[in-house]
Amino acid sequence: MPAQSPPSRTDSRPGGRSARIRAAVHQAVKELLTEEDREALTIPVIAARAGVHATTVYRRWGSVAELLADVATSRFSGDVVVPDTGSLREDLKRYAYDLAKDLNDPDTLALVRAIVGTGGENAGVCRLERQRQLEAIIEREQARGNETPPVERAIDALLAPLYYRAVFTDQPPSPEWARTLVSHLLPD
Amino acid sequence: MPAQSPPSRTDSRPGGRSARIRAAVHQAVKELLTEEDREALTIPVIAARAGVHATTVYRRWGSVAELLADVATSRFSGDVVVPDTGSLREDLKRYAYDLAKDLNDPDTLALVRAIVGTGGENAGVCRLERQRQLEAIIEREQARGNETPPVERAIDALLAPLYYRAVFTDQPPSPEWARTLVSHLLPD
DNA sequence: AAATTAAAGCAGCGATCGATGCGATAATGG
DNA sequence: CCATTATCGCATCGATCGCTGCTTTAATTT
Repeated sequence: MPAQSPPSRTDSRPGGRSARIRAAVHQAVKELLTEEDREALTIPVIAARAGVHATTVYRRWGSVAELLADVATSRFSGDVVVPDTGSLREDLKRYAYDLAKDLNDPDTLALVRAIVGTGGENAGVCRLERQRQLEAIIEREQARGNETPPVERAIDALLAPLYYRAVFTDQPPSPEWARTLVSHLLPD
Repeated sequence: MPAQSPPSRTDSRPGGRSARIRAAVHQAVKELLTEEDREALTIPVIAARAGVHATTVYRRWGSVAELLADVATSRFSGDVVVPDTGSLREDLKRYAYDLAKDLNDPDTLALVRAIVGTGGENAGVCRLERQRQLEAIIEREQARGNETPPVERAIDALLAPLYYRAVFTDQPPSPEWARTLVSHLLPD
């Protein structure tokens, strides 16, 4: 089982010792992901970088994969601000723009790739929150009584190209380019 | 530097010793990728599975990342058959169908994820050949004097959703679904 | 404020990973 | 057919990874 995300109930307030260590370890992982190669991403190395003893990391997370999953969950579960301009087209453009900007951050990109590399379905956490955002935008438009493309099409037309470019090419998606994706999804 | 892909000039014919070892190691990697977790994918383990001594693997490939890149290159550089039915729509449907079928293979999927996990731009080899196929199909249609969507759009509309689903979700793209992507790309 | 409980530090242990020097073996060129 | 060269098998060596009792420190409870 993964780390108990709230470290028991003890010391879970921001600023507590456990929380401070957690933050330091997360930060260390993010740093190492962009610096060293993947081989060097090991528990002792992470612990040393975080100024924490390796034992602590082993006990709380157990493995690099679980630690990565935890980092990714924190990173991608930040209370995302869903744009709400009243216009579906404009909402989607801002959404695509923000997502592209996010995926252009080298730290984020490295994290996504590393998570994918751990194999399982862990990669889901990198996109689930974003997908929910997209669903929210579309469902809101539908609640206004307007026609919209199905969510699936929006995923294929927006989420997929953005993540595809970020992960598989060496030129991450520019925020400006991302906006053009919306034009292809929505009829003029 | 990475392994000298043609192992010198000695022994590079199919059936030679070097070629046999290379095949065995590649096979071992593919097997282990689907069985064990990523931590267990280490040179000694791979060598043991392949019935080869670890030294050989260290000398020829140097690291798991380079070995994975080599395996992926072989896997995705197989002489791919570009469909040529005379109809762009039908060509693209077959192309999408084949690609989806390919990405449904658990071995292939695991390999793609592992390659992405190695960080760099290695992930490119998983899609470059496929992208060239797609370009070929579209350029052939253009050579016939017909209008086509730009290659970029085709990538976003076909390649991206297929790879996105394969890598980030737990339900790989079905070949039948893949064909529907073409309908969204081409005007009816 | 003292007692209790939980988490982090610490030392040290097998296991094994990645690497190296040397001898054996198979594939080429004359 | 023999010599040369390159590649693989083998034994071995540090380095370090992942892990486990035990102690110490910090946080919660009464």
